[in-house]
Amino acid sequence: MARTQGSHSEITGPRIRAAALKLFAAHGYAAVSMRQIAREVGLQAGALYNYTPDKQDLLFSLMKAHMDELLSACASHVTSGDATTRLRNFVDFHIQFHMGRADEIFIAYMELRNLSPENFETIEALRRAYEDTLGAILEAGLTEGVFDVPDPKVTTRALIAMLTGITTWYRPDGYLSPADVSEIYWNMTRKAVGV
Amino acid sequence: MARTQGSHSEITGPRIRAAALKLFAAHGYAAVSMRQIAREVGLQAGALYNYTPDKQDLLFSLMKAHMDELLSACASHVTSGDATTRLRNFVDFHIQFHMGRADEIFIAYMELRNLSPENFETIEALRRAYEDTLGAILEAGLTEGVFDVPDPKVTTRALIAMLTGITTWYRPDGYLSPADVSEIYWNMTRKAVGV
DNA sequence: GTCTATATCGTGATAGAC
DNA sequence: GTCTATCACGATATAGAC
Repeated sequence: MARTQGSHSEITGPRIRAAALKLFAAHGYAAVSMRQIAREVGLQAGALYNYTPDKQDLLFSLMKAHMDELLSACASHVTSGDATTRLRNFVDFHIQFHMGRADEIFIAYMELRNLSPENFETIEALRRAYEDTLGAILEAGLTEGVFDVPDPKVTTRALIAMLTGITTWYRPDGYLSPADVSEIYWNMTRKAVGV
Repeated sequence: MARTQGSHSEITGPRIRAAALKLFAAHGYAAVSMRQIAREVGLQAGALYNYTPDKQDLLFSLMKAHMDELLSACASHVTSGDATTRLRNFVDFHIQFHMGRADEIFIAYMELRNLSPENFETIEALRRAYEDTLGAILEAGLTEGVFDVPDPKVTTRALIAMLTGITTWYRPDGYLSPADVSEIYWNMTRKAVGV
């Protein structure tokens, strides 16, 4: 029954990823060393390479996992209904998803330039796909004649920037509940698109 | 008439700052070496230390200069009038100012975590002062009874995030003129605050 | 004011013992 | 799977010649 000493592969991998996520978000990818990550997990630096081919891949796999989760969660929360309903669902989803993932969001937006060109293209395509989800809702609202939006592409980017901004100030112990925040941002969004 | 060989103090300082700005924005503070900056200017690394005590101070002075310029330019563009007029002026100013300074903005938002604690406090105070400029306009509009804004603090942050978002996509050679962009964002802002 | 040379240290990654 | 030891390199910053 005794395990081989130091053999913890099932939990060491996730712990390394969690440590990298936390440190990258706090200090930036370039400023964090493999030795720091190893120390956080309680390993020597060399042992990390049993779990990742290199530092770049560690960053990429964190961002890729985040984007995949974002897109699949969005698809299941923002499904059917008229444009106004789907817009409301998108806003609620975006805020709820981003509130609990400050580190992931920070990395997804700040570390794009530290990805290799191929990795950047992969992540950027996923980011565009997410943007297009909102873009399609705005286009649908225009077709239905219920939105007043002069430029759907610009509006999409403006709304996403506004909504994502919560990550820079929202704290769970503040005076606003998640529902309060959702309500405020939904009202701004609703009015901005002319509903 | 002949200058001492290699003596260019009046122009070398600004060139170093310009090179650092460009490189920090492109690759991030932590990822840029003093050697890279020196090479960009055509110097050896050691010569940089005639102009800055260290790398940290180079970053800080760039951010400080940017924030000082932002605040003084804002103060001179957004002066008097009713709340709606001042809001319009703020939006126009913010967009115009941010459009031409992609590198500065990028650094101001991305490199806060690479500042020493004291330097961070200085920059953060200036950022709050800028935020308060918009906050005061929203409060004034509430007092005048012309804005419909449930939470001025949250609305301030939401609007600034939305407006600052232009730096991530606007390109001068795109299909929109600066005036077009201002118009779109002003309309969204105006409607969002209920004017 | 800029250069060359250097001190000191930390980096990512690998090899081989256990 | 983790360790120790190490390689090859690049980092910031300084010293002293010119």
